[in-house]
Amino acid sequence: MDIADVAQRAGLPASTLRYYEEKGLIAPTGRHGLRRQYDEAVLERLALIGVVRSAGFSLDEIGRLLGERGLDREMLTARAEELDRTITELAALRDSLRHAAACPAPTHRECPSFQQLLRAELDHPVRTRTFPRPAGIARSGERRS
Amino acid sequence: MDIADVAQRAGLPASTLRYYEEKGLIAPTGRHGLRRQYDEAVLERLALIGVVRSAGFSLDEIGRLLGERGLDREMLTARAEELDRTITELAALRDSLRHAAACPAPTHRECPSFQQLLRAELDHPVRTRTFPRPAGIARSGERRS
DNA sequence: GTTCCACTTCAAGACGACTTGAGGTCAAGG
DNA sequence: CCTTGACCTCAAGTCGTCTTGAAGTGGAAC
Repeated sequence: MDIADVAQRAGLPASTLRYYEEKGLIAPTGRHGLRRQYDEAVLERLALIGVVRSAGFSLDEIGRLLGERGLDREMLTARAEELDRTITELAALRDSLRHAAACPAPTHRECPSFQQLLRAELDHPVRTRTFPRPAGIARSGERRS
Repeated sequence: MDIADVAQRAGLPASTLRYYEEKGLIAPTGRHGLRRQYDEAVLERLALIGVVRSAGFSLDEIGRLLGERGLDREMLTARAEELDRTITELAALRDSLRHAAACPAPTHRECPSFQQLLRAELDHPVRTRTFPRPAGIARSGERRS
């Protein structure tokens, strides 16, 4: 397969595939002239990358995770535990947001449960984890007609 | 209070406070010469910002969220629902990671449940949400002796 | 054998949230 | 009055994940 085929089937722009190669995450089976050639296996690899990425691994970490000796199970376990903590935090946050949204007090200053949340934040700030948003997948350019 | 006092009490570097001001999220009560002066209220404001930030709002969104007319409850509700979806996804992911870590198959290719996960990713890639990691809070410079 | 155009490389740009550095200001203490 | 140094501003740099653009290459169709 040419890179455009992989791009289409994986739903990723070719530029991303080149970038992943540069980072050592994927590799073409060879070249046809200049052109990278791939077989089906790369699709599975990309799927795997997609999954662990959505679990919060950075590309560098994924490089280590998928190192020579197969999947690093320790990293997986560690990340699972991290996810557990994250999930707990997010659930609490979600409840607080709902409560704040429903609270009839005209300003958040008058809502006792929100007060408590703020006090907790004042005591030991979170700041250890951020959750950026989707960013809307601005896909464009470099497309096979 | 001088900015260094706020910084210390909020656990944020002064540069961040200036940046938040530039983004319209906080404001000093006035100036003493050049120096920004703050009262206690800014600490509560910063705590609020910290909370909603950890719930996934970007600084720009926080600007809108905390607009003139108080907290925007619609935004809060929408974000709570988003968090719900996120939590569900993360929980599934966590289970998959645990399973993959525990799976005795020598390579992930031979683990049926991981296979299924990959197939799902192949069919409809996630790619709609990423979860960057802590980044280690590289705090330094600009400190009161 | 010439043309076409999907591919190639490499450098630079984009975005969000800050940080860093150079050079300047000014209130307070000696 | 002079020095000190915490503060100030503004421009530029950083980090991760890509995207974009310019300029070049070469397989395949004609």
